[in-house]
Order: sequence, then C-alpha cells, then structure tokens
Amino acid sequence: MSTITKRELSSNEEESELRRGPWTLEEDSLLIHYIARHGEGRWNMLAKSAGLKRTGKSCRLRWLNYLKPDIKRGNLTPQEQLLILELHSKWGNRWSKIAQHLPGRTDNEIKNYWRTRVQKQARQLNIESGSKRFIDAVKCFWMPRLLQKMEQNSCPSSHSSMTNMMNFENSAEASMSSMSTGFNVPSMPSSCPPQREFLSAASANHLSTTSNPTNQSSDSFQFSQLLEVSEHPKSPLNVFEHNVYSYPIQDGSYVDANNYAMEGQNMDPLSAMETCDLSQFDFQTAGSGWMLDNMCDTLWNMDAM
DNA sequence: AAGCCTACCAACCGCCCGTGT
DNA sequence: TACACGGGCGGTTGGTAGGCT
Repeated sequence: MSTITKRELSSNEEESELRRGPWTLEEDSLLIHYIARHGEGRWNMLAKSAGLKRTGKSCRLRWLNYLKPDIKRGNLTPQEQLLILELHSKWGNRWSKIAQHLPGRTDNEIKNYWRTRVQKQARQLNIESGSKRFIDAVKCFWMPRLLQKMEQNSCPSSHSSMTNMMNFENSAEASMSSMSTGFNVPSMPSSCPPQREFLSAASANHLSTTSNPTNQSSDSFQFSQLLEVSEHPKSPLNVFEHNVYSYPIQDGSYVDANNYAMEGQNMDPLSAMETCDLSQFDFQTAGSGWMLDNMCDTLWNMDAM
C-alpha cells in the first residue's frame, strides 16, 4: 500500500469530523442564517464559515432541496404529474431541466416521483419504463386519467376550473410536445389511434372544437393567447401561460381541454379501455388479455399517484 | 401487539464539466 | 497543457412511516 502523506492524513482527519446523515434543526438554522447574510455559492467555504461540519456539497443539497424558501412541499398535483410525464418523454432523465418547468419543485423530488411511481407502474406492467409500449400506455390511459383528475379536483360546477389550475406562469417554455418518442398528448393523429378513439368516443356534442383560432369557445379558452414555444413545430399539446390548454386534432382544429376532461369524467375505466383500439399496442409478448387486466388494475387505478 | 412489507424521500456518491492558475 | 477546485447532475442508498397480516 502507498504511504499516507501528511496532507492525506489531515484530509482524513477533517473528513472524520464531518457530519453525515439527517440534518439537525441547529444545522438548518446555521445554514439559513448564513445564506441570508452572505448569499449562496462557494459551498465548501460556506460550510466552514458557517461552522457547519458538513461538506459543501451537502450544504448545497440541503439548501436547494429543502431549505430554500420557494420550495413547494406536498404531493405533486395532477397537472404537475402530467407535465413531468410530458417533459420526461421529451428530455429523458434530465431532472434538473424538467424541474425548471415546475416552479418550487426540485430535481430530486421529480426524480423520486419518477422512480417510485412511474417506474413502479412500468414494472407492474412488466414493460420497460422507457419503451414504446409504456409510452403508449401512458399517453392513452394515464394522461387522460390525469386530465380527468385535474377536473375532478377543481370546482365541478365550473368548466373553466381546470384551465384555472393550469397556471404554469413560469413554464412558458414548456412545449408539451411530442419528441423522439412520438409521445403525443393527447391527440395522436396516426401514432396513437387509441387516444383518438378515446376522444371521439366522447360525445362530439360536448367537444368544443374550432378551426378558427379567434372563436373562443369558453371563458378560459383563448386562442389568441396561444403561445407556440415548442422546439418542435408540431406541438400536439400545449400548456400555455394565461390558462390556455388545448389539443390540436386531426383536421387542424383544437379541442378545449376543459371539455375533453369533462368527457373523461363521464367515462368509466372499462368503457375507456374498450373504446381504445388496443390492437395498436404491441401486446404480442405479454398477451393482450393479460395486458388489459393489468392496464385496468394499474394504470387506471393511479389515483394514489 | 408484533413482525413484516412496501412506499416514500432525504441524503449521499461518483462522475462530469467549466473555470482559474 | 495539466491540475485543482467548485459546482451540477443522475443514480443509488438507507431511514422511516404506514399498511397489512
């Protein structure tokens, strides 16, 4: 073995004094007060100056993931979940990039959500979480479910309630578009007939569609405020500033997400499953019956999520 | 009540990149 | 050019709480 240099020894001694594990209230307080006085950055020096027996990295992580004032605590809302699904389809495991579009949420939190919830569902379905099949499942079952849930969570008497919840003020750049995965939400002109069926199964009378962007179909649906920010021109789903939320459909017109979600509310899970053209899925390896059962048991029962 | 299982999440680890010297 | 350092990122781990038997 190599001899231990003086420097290495002192480094080891320092490291042995370093605290690890859960932070105490005193440590939190020290960090908060130090940053309040001197600001963030230079984390190693900060740790020493603040009298914390922690690594700079540990301090930084504690601050960014837990102590920072604008951190949002609590469960992810359905719209946040929807956004995560969409952005993950676009960027993959770029958690920090995804987190930038969810104000108050940390990359760590989003990563945990993905690993504990989303990947769990994939495992239960016995499909790879990044696979085409899983993406199909998500976009054809999970996303409509989330949309439905968003509406249920809002005031049931107001058709504009869901869009009122879609207030991603700091997410203007969130393009919500299909990317390399072909992840189109929720209208998939060719790649996902199931979703189109799901849409069309809902009474056309209740779908607020228009081919004229100036024709505002509801108090909250304002085409004039459409904001095309996608890196990709064919953005099928857009979450916009100013509470605008819409889907283009086949003929180039748009479906008001309000009414889309309202329809979903009226459709029971099995109806939705039957309505979907499941033959489009690649079920050969698993067996369609098995997959259908599992879909019903897992994807449609994602209330817990 | 006790033991086991599972889900969740805070925290850590290792790698990488950019910058300054 | 090489090296040190700070900081960011994604992956992983371990503690804990709650549910179930």
